[in-house]
Amino acid sequence: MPELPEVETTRRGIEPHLVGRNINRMVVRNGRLRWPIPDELPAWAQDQTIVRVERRSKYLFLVLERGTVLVHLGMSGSLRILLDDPTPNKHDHVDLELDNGTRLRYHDPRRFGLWLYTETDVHGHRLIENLGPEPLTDSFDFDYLYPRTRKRKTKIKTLLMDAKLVVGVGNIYANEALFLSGIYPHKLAGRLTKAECHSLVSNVKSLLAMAINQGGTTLKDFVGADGKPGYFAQSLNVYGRAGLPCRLCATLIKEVRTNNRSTCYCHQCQS
DNA sequence: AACGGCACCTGGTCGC
DNA sequence: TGCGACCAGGTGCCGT
Repeated sequence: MPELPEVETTRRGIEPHLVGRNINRMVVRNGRLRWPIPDELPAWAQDQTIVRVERRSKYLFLVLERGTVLVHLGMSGSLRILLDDPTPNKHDHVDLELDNGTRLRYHDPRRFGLWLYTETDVHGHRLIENLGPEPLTDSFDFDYLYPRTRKRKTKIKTLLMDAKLVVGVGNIYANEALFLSGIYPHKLAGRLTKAECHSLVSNVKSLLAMAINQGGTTLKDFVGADGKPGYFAQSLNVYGRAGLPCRLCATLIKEVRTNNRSTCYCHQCQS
């Protein structure tokens, strides 16, 4: 579910409610996520103060006094701030009870997410250390991208979704960025022109920035920390629009499979 | 090293 | 109405 804009929307939503608060108790109802939640995590987190909330790639870091909790939302996860204690449903797997009576509740039907922790520098964590640059920083630019496409025989869409190249671009935004740049998703990365790489860098940045400003994309079940959906879905040009007319040329949008993921594109606008 | 495929899990939708 | 097949926003890991 959540790509970078949805995770950043979540971060912005929860941060003001968490920073400076003490964790009274961590309740794990079902710890069988992508990896099991460590048995000792609740006791370790208890009575620690939350210093700040960061995002790296699609991971959220709850920075505590003596280490960091890593949270990933997987395909179907969400985090909400609750002002009271409504009865949890069967997919509300984790609660962080804070010292002012509010709580952070983790909901994840498919349980592809994760809650792990480290007592050392989180950027050196094995899941984090080999990630590529953040797309919205200056470290992701033409001079970075272009040489990394040379001699690559993989499809540009596959490369764009590879977190070792650049983080945060999942299936929706890969489809959308390629449309904005007029690039056929199955074009081999090594065949991109310099102009196409310039365009792709530019469009990835503006696309993600706009999506964040709209509170992310809600196709089905994504909600921000306040429980409200994002509004970027109405701005999508190709994803979820197979069979509908292209907004630029009215040609019907096609849908094909790329490494078992759906790929939507305009045959006329993208080559 | 680079690349493609699979698994992990639940729930919604579609066709018969 | 019921049932099975298939699909879904991620990504680490495995085999080639």
